[in-house]
Amino acid sequence: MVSDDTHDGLPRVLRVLWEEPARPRRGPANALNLDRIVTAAIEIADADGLAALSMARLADRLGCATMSLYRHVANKDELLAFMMSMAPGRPPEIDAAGGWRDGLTRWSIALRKVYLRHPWILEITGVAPVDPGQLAWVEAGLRAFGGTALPPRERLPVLMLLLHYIRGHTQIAAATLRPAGGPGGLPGDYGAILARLVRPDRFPALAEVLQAGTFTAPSPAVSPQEELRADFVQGLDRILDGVAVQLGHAG
Amino acid sequence: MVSDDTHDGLPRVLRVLWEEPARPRRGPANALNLDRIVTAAIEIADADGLAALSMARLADRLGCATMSLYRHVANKDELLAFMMSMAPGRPPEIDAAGGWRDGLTRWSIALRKVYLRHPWILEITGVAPVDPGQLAWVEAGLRAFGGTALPPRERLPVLMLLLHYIRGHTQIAAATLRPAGGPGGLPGDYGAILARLVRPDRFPALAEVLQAGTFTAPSPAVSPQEELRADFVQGLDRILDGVAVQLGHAG
DNA sequence: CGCAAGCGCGTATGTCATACGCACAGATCT
DNA sequence: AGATCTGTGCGTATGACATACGCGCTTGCG
Repeated sequence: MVSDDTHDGLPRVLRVLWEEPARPRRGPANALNLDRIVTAAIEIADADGLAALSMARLADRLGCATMSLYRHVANKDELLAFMMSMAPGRPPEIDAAGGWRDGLTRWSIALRKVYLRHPWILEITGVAPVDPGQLAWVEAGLRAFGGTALPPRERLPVLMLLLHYIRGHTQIAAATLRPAGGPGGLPGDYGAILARLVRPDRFPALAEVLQAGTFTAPSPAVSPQEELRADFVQGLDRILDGVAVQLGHAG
Repeated sequence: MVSDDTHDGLPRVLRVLWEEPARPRRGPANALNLDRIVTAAIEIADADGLAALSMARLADRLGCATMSLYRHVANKDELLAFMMSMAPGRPPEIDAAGGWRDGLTRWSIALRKVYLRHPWILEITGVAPVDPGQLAWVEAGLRAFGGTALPPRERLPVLMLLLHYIRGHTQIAAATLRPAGGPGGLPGDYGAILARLVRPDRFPALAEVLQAGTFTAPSPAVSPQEELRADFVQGLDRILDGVAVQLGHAG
């Protein structure tokens, strides 16, 4: 069996990520395997945050000894890389048929859902994505530009701009929705805290926007979730307006 | 001496951050103080990254014992909060005279410089800002809207949108400019890695944009710094185009 | 049937944040 | 001046954590 040598010289993480997983081995039938480990790790991080994910606790959950994990994962950083690649799952199918704006909107909302389900992804100061899981999302997003006149060179920057916004906005949303004071939660009601600390003489512009009801819900009937979602879509439209201007220049 | 009771009931961090620092005390003249500690901590984080900042190493640099630090800082999280508040320094003076677009542009570029100088700020999964240092920047940014018709309620979301973009873009820029393979650095040349891993059959849209030279410098004469800066300003203009549309609706 | 590859895991090491309490300095009070 | 009390610097100890190393076992292959 000649192995695919396309991935020579790459860091071990990338090799494991991009290679076909299955091959028959010696040794005992695996009680443990990479999928089980990564899945359990994601469950812990989802439930209790990234800080609660230790190799010891992970082993505990899997009913094995701590050091057994290291047969399948070189170190914790590698584990995190695997988690990042697996957690987002399959991206939505985007085609150019519905128009670029609808495609990017659906893509953004789907990605926001991923981040809300796995907020720990946002804590990982991940640089640019190199794993198949995340690149599949990039691929899906790029397909929205299919029918447009936007030059290919300018497409990824636009998608990255969206990505930055989605990550930033969702990070704050996730912190806001978490129980106050808890891990990653805000210290009580953010608007109330600001209203106490911000004095009009020192921060006039800030005081003005607070006074105008920036953190006051438009109606008590609107849940924080809905409010944050509406706020997200509004900012998204702002960005897409800018993209529309760019497209106007291009075509 | 009656202390200002405006800050009762707030978390200790906020109280220390917002109170006047000076008051005469008992005990020996302080060899150590909060400013010295935070300044040294920022220096370590600037030079070697957040991971290299341990209480032991910080004490070492200050020529004191590890536990001495805890007389001035409740714990490491509090230290990080102080660092976040002090590191950005004074924001630029923005007034509405030059127009909102120029004001926001200058603000964004100045903030980008802060993040390039202190990349560790981006690693701190900080939620919304509550310290005077960061709020001073928010205040400065909001002043750019002074002469516009944008309703006060809609100003902070726009500023947050800019903030997300600045943070995201600069985080990748900082990682790109770091020595490859080092702490926080990319695994070699990102474009080259992607070109090897991305097969057109599996990632056609991604392959197309790579083929179109997304990661190829327009000219060898352009340094990576300049290229990233130009890319930053381009994305910024995109966002501000969207804000202009919004302003068109408002006024 | 032997053998070695691959596996699970016990033990040990080094790093880290931090609780606790001692001893001392010096300002305040008598 | 002397007693007192508050705040400081710090030595020691603890417990969490990632992880190096090496032992014994299992099992598919020759």
